Amino acid sequence: MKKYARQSKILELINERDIETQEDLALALKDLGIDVTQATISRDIKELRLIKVTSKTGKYKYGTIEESQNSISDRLVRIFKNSIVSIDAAMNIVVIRTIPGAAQICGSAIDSLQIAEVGGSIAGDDTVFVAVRSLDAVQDIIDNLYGLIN
Amino acid sequence: MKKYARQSKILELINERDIETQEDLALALKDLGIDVTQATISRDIKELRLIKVTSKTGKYKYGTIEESQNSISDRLVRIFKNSIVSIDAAMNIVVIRTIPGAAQICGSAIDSLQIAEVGGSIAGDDTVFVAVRSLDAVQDIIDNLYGLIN
DNA sequence: TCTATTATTGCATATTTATACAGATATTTC
DNA sequence: GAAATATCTGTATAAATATGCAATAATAGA
Repeated sequence: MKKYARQSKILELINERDIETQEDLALALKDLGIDVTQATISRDIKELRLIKVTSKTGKYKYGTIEESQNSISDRLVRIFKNSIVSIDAAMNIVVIRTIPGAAQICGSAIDSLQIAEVGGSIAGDDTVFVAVRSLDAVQDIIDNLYGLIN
Repeated sequence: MKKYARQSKILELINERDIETQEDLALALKDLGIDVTQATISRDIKELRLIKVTSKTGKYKYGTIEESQNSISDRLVRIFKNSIVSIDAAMNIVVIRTIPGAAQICGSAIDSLQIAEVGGSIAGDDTVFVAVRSLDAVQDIIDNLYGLIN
């Protein structure tokens, strides 16, 4: 039973270098004396729950969910960058205008930031209201959001 | 420019139901009045960094890295289940025997558990030594590991 | 040990996904 | 506004991945 030894090697390989395809992985394994087909690797990848992620170069590569963690905020930033039209305030409400249809996702992005001073948010189609706990914190939060964009 | 509204919808869709393929996603979007081809969705998925994960039913589905977080420990458990042969102790060292070649991965799995009483671990080919800070904690840790397996 | 059951894998291929290219839209610059 | 530049998308297809099936190997039970 050498399946698990192989899967262990697979994990090592994808950690130490960029593996773009299952075919590549098969070749790398062959170098280590492990000879299997792409089909088997497809099954291994399913079992190991490996995922295809974009590497720094924009290419796809295989990785684990763990190591992809840090790219989460990346995604939020991208969402903001791409959809926020303006950020403003009315008393303790931060008003964010987005391109049409993107308010919901911006809202949940803000929620996921878990900012202490944010009480909650509500999103329509192209507008998000963010309720801030104190007037003092409003400008900070706005600065923060702008910071993400730039 | 409705790309981001569409991407926002995509995120909603994959959160509320299991979407198995990009083709499926295209159909679901069409129901919402958004008409795009699989090619565009492939690009959206790359931009949103969505991943293909196995759903409860064993099928593939699209998801976000965030929501897949909880499946991490899952993977570790699977690794243990699949590769641990025995767990024993010698003084303050927990000795784990694994199937050949799997010790490295078991070692890093244990490291990733971040157990306070574990000082560190070292792995050969089929054996892992886990250094425990106190004799008192040894049995706890062993129980813990067995707990994972059963 | 022999047989039955289950797990693993390759082969062939269907299915799914990514992308080169070109045309269409939008954005910026002058 | 026109030209230049960049962004977005569909088409067609190449590339990559998943899987039904059959063969083989491992495991369990009598």
